[in-house]
Amino acid sequence: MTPADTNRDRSKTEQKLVEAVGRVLARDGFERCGVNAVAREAKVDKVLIYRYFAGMPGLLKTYGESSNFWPTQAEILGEERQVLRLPQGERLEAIVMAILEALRKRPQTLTIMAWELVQRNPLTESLAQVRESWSRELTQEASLHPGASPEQAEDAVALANLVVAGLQYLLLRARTVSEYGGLSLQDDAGWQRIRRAIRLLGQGLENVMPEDTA
Amino acid sequence: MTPADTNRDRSKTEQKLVEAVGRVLARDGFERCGVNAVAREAKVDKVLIYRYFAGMPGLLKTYGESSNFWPTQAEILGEERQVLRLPQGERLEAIVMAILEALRKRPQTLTIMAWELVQRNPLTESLAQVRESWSRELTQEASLHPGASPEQAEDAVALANLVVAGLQYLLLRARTVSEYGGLSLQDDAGWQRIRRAIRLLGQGLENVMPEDTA
DNA sequence: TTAACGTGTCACCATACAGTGACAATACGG
DNA sequence: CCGTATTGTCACTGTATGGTGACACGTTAA
Repeated sequence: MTPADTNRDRSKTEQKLVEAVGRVLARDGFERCGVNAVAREAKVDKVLIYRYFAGMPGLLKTYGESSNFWPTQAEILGEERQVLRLPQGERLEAIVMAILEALRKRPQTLTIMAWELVQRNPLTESLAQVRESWSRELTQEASLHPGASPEQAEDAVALANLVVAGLQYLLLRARTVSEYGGLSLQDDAGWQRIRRAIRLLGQGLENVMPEDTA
Repeated sequence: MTPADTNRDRSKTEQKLVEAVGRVLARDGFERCGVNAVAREAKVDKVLIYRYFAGMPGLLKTYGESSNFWPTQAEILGEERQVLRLPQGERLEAIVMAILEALRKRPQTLTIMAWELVQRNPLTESLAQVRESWSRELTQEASLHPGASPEQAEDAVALANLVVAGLQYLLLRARTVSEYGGLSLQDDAGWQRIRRAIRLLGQGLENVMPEDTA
């Protein structure tokens, strides 16, 4: 009657390990997410990481594929893509704000994005690829091509991406620091200000690049 | 005649250590920047880190204070603050671009900024404080208050900060990844596109918030 | 000359880590 | 029933780390 009762279940063990990765990652960060720590967290022997996942990189990879790190198109554009029918400025604002909210809901994604900036590994690598294709699709869907010149359209896309990049940066900073450039990152008031800034951007774009139907 | 010839020089040893921190940081990143590694790099016994700096945190702190991590106001605004005399849109563009260039010149600052997003420590802490006061000063100097309402002025400042945040994020990403949202981060063409995006922003702001003198 | 101090060297401890080999316990197929 | 493969446990190596105590060398002042 040893404590090996119902333990003999490989898939269950694998799942335990994958979930443990998530917890360790969220609690202690990427740095402390090694074979020993994960095995401890999962209450499982570390050798099984080597057997079932061929080591930590493999485990990280399957973890990355298992969870829903990145928002879907539906989450950003709405189930029926209502957002796309908005006029250009409001559309930009809505999309950017949706991205912001989607990311705020995913602390683990943020953790990994932060680590992406510091070191490469299988997980950050694959996540980067996913995001690239994701953003390409989204840009196409959102189709910020007004009646203006194609160069201006390109610039507008670049500007939108730049702002999204800024949002991501602020989200990352918010995890450890309370303000940035006078913007408060902890309370809702700060994020409201950011929202207004984005609205201002939308208005500015409307003026410089009037929509063809307008 | 032991190899203790001219080695007995505390200040020189301290300097060696501080410089070694910079090299290790740039080459191996923050993660590998421990007592052993730095001592090895400096060809100095690690115990001296404890004696002279009371441990690694102290050494990191003095390193942070020693180097010119952050650009000066002059570097951004020009020696005679010519930039301030530009019309609002161009002013914004010029300042943001100057910040971009100043940061591109400081790879070590970028490394540390990346680590700031991942973990706190004395170095990142003090650097964050420096940057906050720096950005406050700069915002005041640049004085983006047009004839529009004070709320809009606030929003404009927030938007500018958001864009700067985006630039910083792209700079950090450029170190490990070649593109972001379709923006190429390696060649100059990509950065040109970003520049045009910023110009577009400046134009947009001009329209929404006309200057009082205009 | 001698005693105290600053500087640097060395050996050592405890700890944590990644990774591996040997073995016990259980399940499964013949 | 027995043999084999799977699952899990355990003990171990080697290496790296942060940190400390003891000592050797050189300088300086009494």
